Amino acid sequence: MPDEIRLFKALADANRVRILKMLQVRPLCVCEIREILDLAVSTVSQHLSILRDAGLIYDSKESKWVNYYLNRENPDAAVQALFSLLWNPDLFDDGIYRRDAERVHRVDRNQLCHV
Amino acid sequence: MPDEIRLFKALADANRVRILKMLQVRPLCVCEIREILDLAVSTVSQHLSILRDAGLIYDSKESKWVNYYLNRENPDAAVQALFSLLWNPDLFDDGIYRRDAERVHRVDRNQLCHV
DNA sequence: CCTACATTTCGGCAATTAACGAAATGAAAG
DNA sequence: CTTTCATTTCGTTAATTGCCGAAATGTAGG
Repeated sequence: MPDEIRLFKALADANRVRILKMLQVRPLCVCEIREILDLAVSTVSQHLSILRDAGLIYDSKESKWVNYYLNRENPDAAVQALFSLLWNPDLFDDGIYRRDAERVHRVDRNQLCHV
Repeated sequence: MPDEIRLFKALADANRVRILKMLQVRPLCVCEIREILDLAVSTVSQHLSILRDAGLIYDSKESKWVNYYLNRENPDAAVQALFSLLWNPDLFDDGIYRRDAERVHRVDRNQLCHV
């Protein structure tokens, strides 16, 4: 599959776009994302691997947790173009993204996890 | 479904992106697109309705044929952003799009249709 | 009117996808 | 070395999607 199509497929899901917008606020671990999206942890992990394969995010282990980061330094032109589209203030102006961003500020992995 | 997600879904298919790149060359009728993509005419019609619902193209009848046009004047910010992404010369640099563009120049609806 | 014919709609089939819970993984801490 | 626990992988299910051929649609020309 062409890279550009893989990228569009990665963004063609509302939960995955929400994840990217949340990671714009700060890096998050799986259980923090799970809490905000209210999905099964295995489902979130699957979404994250699709975003990783598309080159949009990367992960890095930190003690118990796996932190996920936006791959802002990815030199791929298509990834850069889609990032600037995602951060365009005229787009993705839905209340859901603002609500998610607020919750990102509040969530605390030490209280969430060990479910 | 949010408009932006609908747009990403519309672009998350290789044949639909090929259609948009072909329409960049000139307006086309369904049977011309069918010839180049080598799909059933009903399948092409379905792809076109998805692109139309996303606001990326529009159609207009001309005698026997229905011509499809890029909706270049669509004021929607997301549509405009995706168009400039599609026309970015660093992206969609695959040979398939060049080959399609050449075929668009050659196809003649008067010879193709009446199948 | 009636016919011709490009296109759309419909019904069905195979493949893909998003979701879940359960089991496996693997690393840190005791 | 064993336990703990966040995460990933696996197996399954329901819903969606891409594709086709056949039937319906609708319009232009006779």
